[in-house]
Amino acid sequence: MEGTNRPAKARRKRVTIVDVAKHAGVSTAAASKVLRNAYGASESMRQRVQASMDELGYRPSRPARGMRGRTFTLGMMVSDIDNPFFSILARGISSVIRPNSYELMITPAGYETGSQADAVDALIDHQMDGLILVAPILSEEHLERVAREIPLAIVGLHSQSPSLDSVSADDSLGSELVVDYLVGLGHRRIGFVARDRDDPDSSRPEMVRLAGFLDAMDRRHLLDEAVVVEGPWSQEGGKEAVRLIDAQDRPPTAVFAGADIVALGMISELWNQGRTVPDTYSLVGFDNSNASSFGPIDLTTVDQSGLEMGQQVARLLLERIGGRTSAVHTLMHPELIPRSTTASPRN
Amino acid sequence: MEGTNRPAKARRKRVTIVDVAKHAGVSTAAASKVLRNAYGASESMRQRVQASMDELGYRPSRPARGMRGRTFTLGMMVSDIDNPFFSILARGISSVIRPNSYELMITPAGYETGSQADAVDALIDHQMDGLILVAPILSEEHLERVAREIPLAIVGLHSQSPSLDSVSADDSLGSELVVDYLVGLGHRRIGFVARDRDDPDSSRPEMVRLAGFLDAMDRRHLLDEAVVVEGPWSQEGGKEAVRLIDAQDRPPTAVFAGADIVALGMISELWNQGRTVPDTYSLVGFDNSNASSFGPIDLTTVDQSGLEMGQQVARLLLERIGGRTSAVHTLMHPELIPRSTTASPRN
DNA sequence: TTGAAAGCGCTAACAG
DNA sequence: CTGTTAGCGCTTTCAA
Repeated sequence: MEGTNRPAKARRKRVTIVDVAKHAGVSTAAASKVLRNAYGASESMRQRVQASMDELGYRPSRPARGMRGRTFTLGMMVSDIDNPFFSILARGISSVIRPNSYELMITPAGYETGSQADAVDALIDHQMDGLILVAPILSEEHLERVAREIPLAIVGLHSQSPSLDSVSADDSLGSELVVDYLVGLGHRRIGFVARDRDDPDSSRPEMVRLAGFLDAMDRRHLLDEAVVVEGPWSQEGGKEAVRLIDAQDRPPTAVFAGADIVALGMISELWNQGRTVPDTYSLVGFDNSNASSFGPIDLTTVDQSGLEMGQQVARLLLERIGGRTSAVHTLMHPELIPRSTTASPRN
Repeated sequence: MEGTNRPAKARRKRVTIVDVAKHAGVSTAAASKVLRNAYGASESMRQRVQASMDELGYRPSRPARGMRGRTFTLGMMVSDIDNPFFSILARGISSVIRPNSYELMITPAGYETGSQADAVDALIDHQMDGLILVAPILSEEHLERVAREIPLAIVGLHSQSPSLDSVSADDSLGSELVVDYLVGLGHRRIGFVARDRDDPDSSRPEMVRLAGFLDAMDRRHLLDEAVVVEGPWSQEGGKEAVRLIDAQDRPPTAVFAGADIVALGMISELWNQGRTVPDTYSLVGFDNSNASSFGPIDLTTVDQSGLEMGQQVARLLLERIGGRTSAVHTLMHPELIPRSTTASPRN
């Protein structure tokens, strides 16, 4: 069989660095130097080799480069590609790395620790030059271990680790902005939808937002007026939150949903019951997702600029690949976007 | 500098196939055979090597594999990761390839022919074993050229090419379902929002939907009642469509928007004007996107099962990598999802 | 400044 | 059934 049949498809042999070197009449080592803009090549040689590369349409093989040096490719792990925020993030990252001739490879890793760990391993196996993990569900310890193997930057976790870089929104400040705004409107009794009050991992944005909310309420001597309910951060969770808020003895006049998706679920549920916002209570989200200002939906929310966060994390990772060993942890300033789901309380 | 400093980070040396072979007391060739489940290894050796791999935590280097054989990685090109349909597609693909120990790498390529071509090149440079392109904005000719270099499957284009596989919804049937449904409701004058009536590329779903619409109307002797307006397939385009429909001498009693995004833009615009659907006219979308049934939005639309399409395209690509050289073009049956934006005409 | 040559981790002949 | 060996395309010493 093997001997008689041709391969399924006779693919054109690729142009290699050897072809380029031959064409330019230099050694492969020289061609390699030109390719990498490395030190030790005369201007004339540089030009000659460059010309050959262009003429032959040479494109270096990433795997081959990866075996000795860099692949010039960064890996990005996200839980699920279906998230508008990730998309904007990716755009920000690309805008920074493309000019440095880096590529971005994205892998969706699901919402479980196990599948995320596998995805990270796969990225490492592909010899990525560096990794960006978006809101990873991995322990600090696991992240440290990964950082020992490969330059690492994370987005959306308030890390203090000395071995990796991080970029996240100042969620605490975000919560404070919301409380300020609602109190300014005249609200005193304010609800918060927490994802998990007792999550041991205090670095997760969910927890920082909750802590920030409680702090802000405390600072205004309104801690007694803080109504915290618990539900998953999903549309479903929003529906549940509506029920939990309704079940309160003294329901709040405003609710800070913790995330847009929750607020949207709440709006949806309220609508189904023939109730509207802000007539039922004022409602605030967090994320400024696309859906938060679409058609009849016009949700007051907090914006964390995904574009800037993407650009920043890309810069950090490139620096780290470049040799920086100290850690940089950046907090980006969020901004309150007042829209029509908030108003002064009725009574 | 170079000589005195250690590398930025001393990364642990990876376990290689040589280590495994040494540990198991066999040759690297034998270890490789076990790794690849290749023919010619006794059961006892297989077990011994497998045990060593597990014990040492061996993970093969993809680049190294890619240099000689396969990388066991498929590349997926999408225009923008922020598209719910792509996400579902990716899930479908993963569910099929994971059990075959393949990985998926996604790269966002933008909406321009140039940037998409670059992205495809990058994927090829990474030695992917095969490529899945989602609704590529590339000429038939370009696709043929790519297919000559690498196993190729595309989603969302009605291709007839002999050198690549394709999966798409039967958009023509989808349009027919919509016309049937609307006519059944009593509508005769029906509008359609086309993306570009004169696009020369008749394989694009936009064109197939338009042609299918006109065919279906013709078959019912209603061609004179077909009102085709033109606008980009975006929310903005939806707003424009509302104006164009309003400008008609005899406005239609129902509008088939061609895509959910357009229908949603129309709903949004109508709402802003204080008008509602289906009171103004019945409205139908296409895609059954998440947003089509969210909160107060409850759009009649056509569903193309992204999950099944993903599974199918993955199967096709694996087959092709496996050696199939004939082309397979699959049309998936779409389904009409009646919701509350459609009703019988008033007059 | 340039080139020769070794080797990255793996697979694929080919011998034994 | 098993092992030896020669590369894949690139980078990197190390000499010239």
